[in-house]
Amino acid sequence: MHGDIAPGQALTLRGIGKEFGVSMTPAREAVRRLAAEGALTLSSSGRVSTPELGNDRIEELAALRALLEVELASRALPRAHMALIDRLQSINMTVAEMVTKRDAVGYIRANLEFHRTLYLRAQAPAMLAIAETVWLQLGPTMRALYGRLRRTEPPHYHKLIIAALKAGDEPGLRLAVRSDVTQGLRLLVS
Amino acid sequence: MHGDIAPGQALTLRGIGKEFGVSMTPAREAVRRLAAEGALTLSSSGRVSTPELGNDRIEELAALRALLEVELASRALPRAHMALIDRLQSINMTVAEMVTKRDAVGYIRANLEFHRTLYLRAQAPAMLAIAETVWLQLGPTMRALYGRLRRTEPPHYHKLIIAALKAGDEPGLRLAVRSDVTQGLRLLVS
DNA sequence: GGCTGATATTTGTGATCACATGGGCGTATG
DNA sequence: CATACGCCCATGTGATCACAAATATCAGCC
Repeated sequence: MHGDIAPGQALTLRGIGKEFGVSMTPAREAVRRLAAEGALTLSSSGRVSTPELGNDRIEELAALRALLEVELASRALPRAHMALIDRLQSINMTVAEMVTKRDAVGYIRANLEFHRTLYLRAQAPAMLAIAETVWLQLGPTMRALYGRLRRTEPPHYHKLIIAALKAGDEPGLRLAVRSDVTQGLRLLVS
Repeated sequence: MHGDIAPGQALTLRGIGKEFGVSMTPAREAVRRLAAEGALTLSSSGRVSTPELGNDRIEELAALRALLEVELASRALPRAHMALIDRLQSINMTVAEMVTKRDAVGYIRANLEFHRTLYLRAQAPAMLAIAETVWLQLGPTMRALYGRLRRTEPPHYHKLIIAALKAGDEPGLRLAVRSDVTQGLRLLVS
């Protein structure tokens, strides 16, 4: 999810097991679960690797993010009090810090934490879980993107999200979230 | 997904293995995968059972169905030709037949086939996969619903969906799909 | 030197086993 | 008669093994 592993990276059950000090059996179960969520690809012969996404798949996953996260943000809006907004601003400073440090994995992690913190207020666990599986599928690819483009400014739309939350502006919030989610992935489509 | 198993039904790895003539290992992998998709619940001690959904969870999953399936239908609309509409009408006759036969599992199966046939035209495999995991989570509960209410008429909104497809009426299609998806599950909320 | 073939190693699959834990059920007691 | 206690069996977990298939490696040949 955080882009620690590059797209197309091959993994082996024995290797995973050794890495975590367990036998093949727990490694297999973990791999099967992640494969079920689309986070890993199983070849026809059962080999395991992180997915390499084509443009059409990236666009589809971006559309899914927009669909789900706009709804989650909208549901979180009525419950968003000052304490939440403060936390979001704090996380956003971490995001900015990661940008200046050129830390791709740290950036993705902080960025997703920003979104998750907001969506947790939506009281919609199934919807949040599905959004997280989408993040999981995009993880390796997002790393490849943020590793390429060398940005220096923190995400602009996060400020718009916070502003819309403060103002209780639902249409503005929907637009800001949709823009934030779409923006990064639009650049990825080659 | 088709409601063959009642909500809260307990399952055992050895029992599943025996049922399909395999050992515990493949049964475990299947269970873990289904649990990852939310189709099965693992208790804290690892016991396996089908989920018993509360009202809030049912409403959330219904909202997810509406969100996803309206989008899928909208994407399928431009690609929906006469051959597809004919197939949908044919499947709809099967749905009506299952209603008169009071066959709950057959009804759910035919109903989902109706929706899947339409959404396949959307060329959005990730979105369809997620919609199917939602169906999976609702399977046992839907069976409990359709087993309770004794309906005699086939679903009205299916005809509206087909009519909107024929007319190329996108707003009408979105409304019809949303109504069809929401209607059944609204009755379930006690 | 490049390509084709055989061999060897890696890798996933399914089965079986020992073990710990939790649940179910019967009994005894208040 | 209800409740709490304790025992036993059922159940999930993780490890290991044998096997088959796919992949990688290397030698030989054109």
